[in-house]
Amino acid sequence: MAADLTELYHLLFDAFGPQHWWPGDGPFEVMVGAVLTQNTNWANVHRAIANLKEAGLLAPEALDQVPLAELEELIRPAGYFRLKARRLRNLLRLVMDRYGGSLEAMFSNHPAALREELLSVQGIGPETADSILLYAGNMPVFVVDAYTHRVLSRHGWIDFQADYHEIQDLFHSSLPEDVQLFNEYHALLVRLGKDYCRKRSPRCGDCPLAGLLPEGGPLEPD
DNA sequence: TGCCAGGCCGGGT
DNA sequence: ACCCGGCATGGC
Repeated sequence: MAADLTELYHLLFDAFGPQHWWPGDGPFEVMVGAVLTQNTNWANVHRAIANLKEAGLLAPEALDQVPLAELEELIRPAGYFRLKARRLRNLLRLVMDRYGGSLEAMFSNHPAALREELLSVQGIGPETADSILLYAGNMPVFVVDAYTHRVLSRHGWIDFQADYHEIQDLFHSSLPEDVQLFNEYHALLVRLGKDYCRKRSPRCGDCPLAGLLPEGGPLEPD
């Protein structure tokens, strides 16, 4: 690891400015969005959320009462809609049964304990759990995603084999425990990834991080 | 037009 | 312990 993650943050912020992720939609909408956006473009997720909002379903008690088939149709634009309908139901089971539908109660729990509970829900993995903790619960948990891995590994700052927790630990040990910083940092990495660090066709030429690339360009896995 | 998007699970080695 | 296919829609 040769890069300074604090310096990287300032580079990204100077290049892109604030990303305004999940500003004021409310924690429940953020939680729903975190599930719906799994491997899915946000524009599609936005349509699904608009459908739910129009139907008055963006509250735990309301969404919990919707028949599964109806829920599936409402979130269809987000893709994987049968899968995600079940995942939302699974998440609602935790919110309703353990916390009586109160997100305030839920986010009064300790981050590490709540994280374990979220991970025990079928369909909630590390990134979705951490997105909920950070963006809905305002807890200082860094969110790692495919872009984070791709950007860091192509620059030689981590191994290609580095797993989720290794990468998360790196951020946690290198940065102050600051919710706003974690919020903006993850969003900036996604922005960088979308614009310059795509899976197949990276555009390293115009990338704000071009000066940090290894000699010979971006690294690739064995 | 194929490729890609803010993953996760389950089954097979 | 990895590796891989399945899941689905919409934009460029």
